[in-house]
Amino acid sequence: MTLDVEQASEESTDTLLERITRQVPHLRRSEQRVAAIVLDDPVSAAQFTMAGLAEAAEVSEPTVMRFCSSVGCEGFQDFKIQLAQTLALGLPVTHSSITADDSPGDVAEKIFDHTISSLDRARRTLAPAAVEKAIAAILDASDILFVGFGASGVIAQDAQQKFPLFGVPCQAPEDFHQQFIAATMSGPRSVTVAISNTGHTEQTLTVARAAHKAGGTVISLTGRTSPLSEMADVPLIVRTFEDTDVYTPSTSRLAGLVVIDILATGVALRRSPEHTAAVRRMKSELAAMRQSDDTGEDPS
Amino acid sequence: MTLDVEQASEESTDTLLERITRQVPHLRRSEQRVAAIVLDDPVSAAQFTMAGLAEAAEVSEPTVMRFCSSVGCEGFQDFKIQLAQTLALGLPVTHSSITADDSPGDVAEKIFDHTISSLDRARRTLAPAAVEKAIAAILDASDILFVGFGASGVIAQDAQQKFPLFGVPCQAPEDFHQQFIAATMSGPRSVTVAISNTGHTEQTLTVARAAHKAGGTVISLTGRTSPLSEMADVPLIVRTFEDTDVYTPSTSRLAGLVVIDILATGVALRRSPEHTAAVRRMKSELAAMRQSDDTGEDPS
DNA sequence: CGCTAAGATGTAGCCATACTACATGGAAGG
DNA sequence: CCTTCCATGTAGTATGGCTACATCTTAGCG
Repeated sequence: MTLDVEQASEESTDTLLERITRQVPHLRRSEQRVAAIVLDDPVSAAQFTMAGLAEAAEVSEPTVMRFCSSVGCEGFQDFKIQLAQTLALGLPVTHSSITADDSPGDVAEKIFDHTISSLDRARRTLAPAAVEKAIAAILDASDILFVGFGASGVIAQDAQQKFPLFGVPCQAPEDFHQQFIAATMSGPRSVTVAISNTGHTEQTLTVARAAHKAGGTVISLTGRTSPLSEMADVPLIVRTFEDTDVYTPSTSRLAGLVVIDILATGVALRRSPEHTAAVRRMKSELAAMRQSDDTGEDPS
Repeated sequence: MTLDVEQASEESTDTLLERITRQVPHLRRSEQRVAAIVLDDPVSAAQFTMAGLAEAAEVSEPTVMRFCSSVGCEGFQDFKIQLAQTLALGLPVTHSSITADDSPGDVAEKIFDHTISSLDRARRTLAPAAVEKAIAAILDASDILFVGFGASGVIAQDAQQKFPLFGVPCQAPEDFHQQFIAATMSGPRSVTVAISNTGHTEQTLTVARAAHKAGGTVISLTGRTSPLSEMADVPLIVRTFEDTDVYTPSTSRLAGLVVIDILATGVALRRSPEHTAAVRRMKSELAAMRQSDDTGEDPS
């Protein structure tokens, strides 16, 4: 019992279904039957009443009750709410994979589900302390360099477009040599944001090391602990669900973009009121320009 | 009563809090008191029992009950579950805005919340029929052109990187003139995917019109009904929460990327088994290459 | 191989809480 | 001023979540 509570607090970063899956081997046999029913079809399990679930699993109600405690819930009501919340995010492909006979609608639904639950995981795993350090570093920066290749390059481009919020010159050259040159020319107050989901990309590492050697600060944005995050002054690690099969879309891009949003917003909030006012003015004039001319596009 | 049901089915695309907000004027006075309590602090409202909520709103229990029916719930239990589900997605900034005295952790939390609930909205509003038509069009394509400016340009770049899944040549030139040239050279089986959140961007419209005139098929990806979606052969409309203030991050980019994921996956699923096998081989060899060399980057 | 003890599971009963039928109070309209 | 209808509260009911206790299984040890 105390163990359950302990685990619940320790592993609150996980979603209910993950917790159940992990607990299954430690459960008693009849409780496993309950777990099987729930994991098999979580959506209809959420509709069940306690008696219904007990009947479906061919066990007694107190067993269902004990099952709830074992997976870290306060009781059946709490269990039902937590399950509903997990389902609201959609099931990650771990639980429902994409197959060839899915209709386009199904595919859309599943990809949205997977993306959302992946972002939920990212939300749970991103360390606030690291975010705070990153924002502090950028606030003190004279200029920012964003680097990344492939999908991570797209994130870098997006970050560069947010330079009005960052408030200092930002560059995100696509060419490796250009990146290297820019990194080498880092000053003591230059910040380099090195992006790579794997954290193993040789070129990105090279650029990050060059920036570091030149005396700049390196913020890394990776999907896990890796060489890049190890060498960075401020490592940002944001976990998503890995691509398990061919059709799993990569959600690390999305999570990366959200982190960039967070940094940009966090920095803008801490800048001077004049800067904030300028950003506000820019936004409203941009909107006005769009209304009249229809020539602008949405850089936000 | 029948009205409630009708509305519930009609407006099931909305989240519970939105529904409550919209219903407020049509509610009786004491029901409005309940609504006020719920909207004021939805998080702690979700903890309430029926009696507790009745006491907090200084009304009787049946009034709470009637309130639940009025906002399209089956009863109080259903209400509680729907509320919990809405909260699981996080509150969009409509309900909790970002202020200067938020800690970096708060900012991160709020931006994640806003992004996730925005994607949830996108999930609810994207028409499956349109997705199906878009996939069909791409399956029949000889080549694809992605166009967009600013944030939408980033989406175009990302889409271009997914060409292995699409299975036909894809281009996404950043330069307006290049885009125009490419569009003008569209053949009867060329597909142009024109991306603009506002759907008013003059350049994007110009390119889309050129592609259309040349005999190609135009798929639009916009945030609302607009000139671009009107002229497109296949309009994809994906709604998100608008940027209400300076610090609201734009979530249309994210939703756009997810739609691209959906198209790419939907198309890949319908391609020949040989094509699927080739993609699978590419993915595994890419992974192997990363493991050994550490030179690759994550294009997925 | 049997006995014992601990753990797993079911039974029975209680209490809370969601829900419903009905009554009362108040407001609007004639 | 009376009447009617609508809003709101009161009282009662039953379902469903939860708990104390009994029974059965199983494993460990003599």
